[in-house]
Formats: sequence, structure tokens, C-alpha cells
Amino acid sequence: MSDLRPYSGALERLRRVGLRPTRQRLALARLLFDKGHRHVTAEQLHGEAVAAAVRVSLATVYNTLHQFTAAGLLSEVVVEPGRSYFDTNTDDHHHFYFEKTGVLQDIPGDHVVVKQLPEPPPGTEIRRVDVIVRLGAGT
Amino acid sequence: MSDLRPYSGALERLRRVGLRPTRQRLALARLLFDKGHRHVTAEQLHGEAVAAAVRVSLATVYNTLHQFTAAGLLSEVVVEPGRSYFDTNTDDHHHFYFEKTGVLQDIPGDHVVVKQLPEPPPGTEIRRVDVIVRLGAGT
DNA sequence: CGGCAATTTAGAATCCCTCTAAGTTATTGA
DNA sequence: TCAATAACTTAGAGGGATTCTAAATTGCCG
Repeated sequence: MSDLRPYSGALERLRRVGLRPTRQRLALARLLFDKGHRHVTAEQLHGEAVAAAVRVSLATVYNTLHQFTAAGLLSEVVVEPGRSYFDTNTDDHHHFYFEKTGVLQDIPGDHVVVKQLPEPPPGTEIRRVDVIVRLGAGT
Repeated sequence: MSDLRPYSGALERLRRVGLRPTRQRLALARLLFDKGHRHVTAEQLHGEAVAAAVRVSLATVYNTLHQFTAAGLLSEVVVEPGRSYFDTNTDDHHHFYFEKTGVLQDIPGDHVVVKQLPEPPPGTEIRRVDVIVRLGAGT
């Protein structure tokens, strides 16, 4: 559907960040980026790859997710102990987290404003500000 | 405000939330609450207990931390995959996280203001809003 | 004090994730 | 074009944090 867009190809994307376009990385990039923004865990992505008959090991899925993150193609979101989500949306934005289901959902950037942030302690700088709105069952 | 009362004895605290004051829970409560606000991991707390010659297993430390959290005596802070911090400050506040050292530090509640929060999706309610300011080495 | 449910415990188990060492593949440059 | 080489992939072992299990212990009530 979306591979008509000029620079959305997986190969192009890898080239631009200087990662060798291997069969595994290309396949994972397509799974991640070819259908809108997503939040996935390594296990989930590996499952999708296997389901799509892509031969790739779990170790490579982990490596690839971290390389993509380091390259700025993904961002990592930590909401629960012992499980990392990777978000294909790298714009400045925040998250709803449904505690019951473990589902993570973007909150568009302009819907949350953080004000009066204190100065970071000397010798440090702010890398990122994460806002997680935790949701439970309503009344 | 988690506690307006001047008397903050461990026994009293456990009684108030309906947890049986066992030797282990009393000792852990003292370690946690008797010297100002703290951020600890289960391992750390267990280490302190052992150092203080309190006989308690790691499993019990985990159980106790979760029971205290469920009872509202602690709050859990998730900043890294694979490690949970427990915070003795249950007031509304946020955190600085020093990525390099793994140290967590409170930001007083009135120093961060979150605005324009969107409506939670129907059937859900906001349980908590976590703000984590991630810090790296400055320039 | 006796009885029973709550609690504690050691150790095994589990869950994510990382590492290692060996095999494979993309790229480079002659 | 075709090695040579460096980058990459992988299975399986390893590791850290946490949870589970089943048995022993302990606090609490009458």
C-alpha cells in the first residue's frame, strides 16, 4: 500500500542510517514500518516474522531493535518491569498505558504539555521526558 | 500526603493497612520508612536487611514490597527494563533518572505541571501520571 | 494452650534478554 | 569478477531479576 511513497522503502531507510541491508533487517523493517505506527515487543515481532515465513532468530530481533533504536528509527518505551516496547513513532509524544491489557497507545504530542520543569542538576542535561498516563477500568 | 500523623512507627503503619505485623515486615518497614524518603530495589533492601542481621529471604522482600505497594505505603517506579524501584514517597511527584548511574531522584510535585491531558478513552480512568526526566552527561 | 490461616522460606522455575563462538553474507578493492 | 575482510546472524548457553511451589513456621483467636 505504502511503498509508493518516495522514501519509505525499507532498503532506503536502512541505507540512510548506515545499516547494512541484510535479508533479516529488511524483513523486520518492513514488518515494523509498512503499516502505520506500532508498539511491539521483541517477542511479538519475532512471532510476526515467523508467521510471515521470515527465517530470523530471536537474538537478531533483539539486536535489530536496538540498532534501529540507536539509529533513531525507533524509540524504546518502558512501562512495566521486565518488558520493553519499541515504538515506530519517534516524534515527541507520550503514552496511554492500559494496565489491564498491557496495550500502549500514543497520545499526540500537542495534547500534553509539561511545564515548570526544574533545572537539571549541574553536569547533566535532559535526554528525554517520558510521560505515561496509566489507565485502569473506569467506574 | 501519605501520613499526617506524627507517629510513624512500623507497627502502627502495618496495623493501619491491615497487614499482620510479622518480624520480617516490621524490620523491612523500619528500614524503609525510618530515615526519610528512599528509592530502593528488592535486592538493595534485602542487602540492607542482611547487613542489619535481619533474617529474611529475598522472596519475602519481594512479597513485602508488593504488599506495601498494594496497600499504598509504597509506589513502584519503572525506569529501566528488568529492574523495579520502590519509592517511599507516595505523594504526587515525578522523577529525575540518571541514565549513567541508575540513580532515581524525586522532583517535588509543584515543579512539574502536566497540562492538556486528553480525556481517557471511554470505560477507563487515569490511575496515575508518571513523568520521568531522563538525564545524561552534560556537554 | 490448640488449631488454623497467614506467612515465610529455600530452591526450583520462569521470563526476558545478552553473550559467545562459530558459521554466513555483504561489501570492498585489486 | 572474485577473493579477502569485516559485518552480520545464529543456536544455545548464560545471567539477572522475579515468581512459583510446597513444606515449615508463626501470629492470632478463642
